[in-house]
Amino acid sequence: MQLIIVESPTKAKTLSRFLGSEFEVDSTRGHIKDLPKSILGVDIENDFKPDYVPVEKKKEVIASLKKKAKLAKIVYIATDPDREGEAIAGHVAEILSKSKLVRITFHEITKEAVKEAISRPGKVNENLVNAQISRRVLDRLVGYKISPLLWKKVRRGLSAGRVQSVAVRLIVERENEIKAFKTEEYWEVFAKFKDFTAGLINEKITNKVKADEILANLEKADYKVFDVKKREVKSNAYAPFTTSTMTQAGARIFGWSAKRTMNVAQRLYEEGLITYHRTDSMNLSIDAVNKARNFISKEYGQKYLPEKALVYKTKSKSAQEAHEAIRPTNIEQINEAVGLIPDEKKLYELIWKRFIACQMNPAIYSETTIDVEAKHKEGVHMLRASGQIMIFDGWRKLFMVDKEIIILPNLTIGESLVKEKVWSEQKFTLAPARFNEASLIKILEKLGIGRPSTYAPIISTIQIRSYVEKKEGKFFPTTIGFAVTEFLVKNFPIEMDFGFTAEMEENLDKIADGKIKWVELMKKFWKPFEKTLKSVEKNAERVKIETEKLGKACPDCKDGELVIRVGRFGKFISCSKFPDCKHTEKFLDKIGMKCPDCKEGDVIIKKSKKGNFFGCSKYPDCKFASWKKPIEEKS
DNA sequence: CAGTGAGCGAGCTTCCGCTTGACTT
Repeated sequence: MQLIIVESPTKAKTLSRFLGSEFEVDSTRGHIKDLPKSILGVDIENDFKPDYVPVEKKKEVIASLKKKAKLAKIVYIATDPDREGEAIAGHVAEILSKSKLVRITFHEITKEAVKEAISRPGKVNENLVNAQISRRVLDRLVGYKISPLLWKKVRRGLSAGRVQSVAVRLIVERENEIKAFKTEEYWEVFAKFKDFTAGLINEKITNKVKADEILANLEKADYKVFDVKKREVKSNAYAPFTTSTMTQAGARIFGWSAKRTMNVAQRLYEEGLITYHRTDSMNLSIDAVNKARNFISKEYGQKYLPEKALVYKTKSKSAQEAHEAIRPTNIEQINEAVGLIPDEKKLYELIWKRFIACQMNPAIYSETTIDVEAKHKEGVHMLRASGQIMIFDGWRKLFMVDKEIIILPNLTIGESLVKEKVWSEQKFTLAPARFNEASLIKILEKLGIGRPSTYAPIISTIQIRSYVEKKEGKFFPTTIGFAVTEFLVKNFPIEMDFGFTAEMEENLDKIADGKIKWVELMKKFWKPFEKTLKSVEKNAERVKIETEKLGKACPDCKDGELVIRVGRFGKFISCSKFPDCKHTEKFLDKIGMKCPDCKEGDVIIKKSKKGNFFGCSKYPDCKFASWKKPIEEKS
């Protein structure tokens, strides 16, 4: 018997199905060794030697792998072909310590790819493993050295990290921009002609006086067609899904959280309907693309099929490309996928459409722009109208949009026009939008911060720690979020920089290529970092956390004022005179529903170490609690 | 899945990334 070890149990199942009985396939289910949770686990004095220990929950997996390896003639370690996968391969090699160990990698789960991989056996790539060690040790040092400073200087239980702290910083700085934003008035001016409407261009109008002046001019002006431009505009299909774009689409189209989209995708993956859902790659297997092309020409016709297969390249530099893009494993299964619950069906169809569309021809629009000259005694104003007509739907056949169609008349340059009416509209510039889950993931990916497996967890972490809260889908920083970010940006500008991760990735690549030694990188990072840690520990003042005033007097001492504070369990109301006055009240985050148990209290959102849950405002009299939102009772 | 803040000073908190499982609907 020959043993193949992969990371995912589903992948193992798929492989064993087509490999035949001389192969057994087992999985590590992720990392099997990691730094210990309760101590630093890095010997800084001794060249940053990491103490990788078996992961507590993986004891059984490790035992099973050992047992199977003992029976095997040869063991192929086929963990993912990326940095983390190589580290896992190294850890597997350590626990098995067997002579018949071979490292193989493949990018596609097909019999041919695996056979080919087996035909070119290799060894664990130590440089790549060292790159993982660097990443892991650096994250551990940043996280486990800065967090205790926060306990000391801000409040117990807080956390800092290369990823989460920068994510919070993005939200905090956006909020500051919104606060500082001064809305500006501006005016738009329009003229209506027989078959179309044109808007004033090239002039900035900031007040009504100016707008009225222009209107007066336009009333008396002579109009003629100044220019007509027609051109064809192509609109290319969307690239196939990655984790990032799939969670963004889930949010935009279904209104789902990243967690929900990922949970549904996990089930689709386990049911064998889609390829792996934690990926940053846009690669597609040749076989899958050919099947899509056949389908397109058969189902929609030749004119929808590009001459050659379309290839998509990942823009992100930090992409690891260990997997394919997210696509259906078998495109024939559309609508036939039996037993799918509604969520699964919705996401599956979206993935299916996105994949087929990505191999279809662009949609083509005919775009017309008409410039109109308005001449009057004092001068000239220019107006413009533009219209678009779809002349070929292409991939849009699958993704129709309800676009307002503006059809412009056929006009010739120099032709004079008669205006029917002119008018103006007052507008205001808008502050930048707050982040939602989709836009946060998008910018994190752009900055190279976080990985496909962590986007959804990051969003949970920053909320569980009470750094930010989500209201109507938008992220708002809390007073704690503001205070911690200010403290970190001031004291750890290097680690909090938006480019810190990108720079780290560049160095990790050099380690992987054997160009620099990982211990040297650590030393270079550690020296100034250690100095900063010491200085902050000694010099930084304890941070005062702002409170939100409620504008009501404290009913106990009558002297203080009620304020909202953010504690370990979320918001609560207390007296501004604390600690002199110990008055507290519950902060009720009502969701507008009566408690299903006692029927008296309100259902409120509560916070625990594990995340938000739903409880009753009458607690402790009523003990109602639930992770899921209770269902509205029909009376 | 449940009582917060300060400081007292027991014993504790904390990172990122890879993977599911155990819950519930």
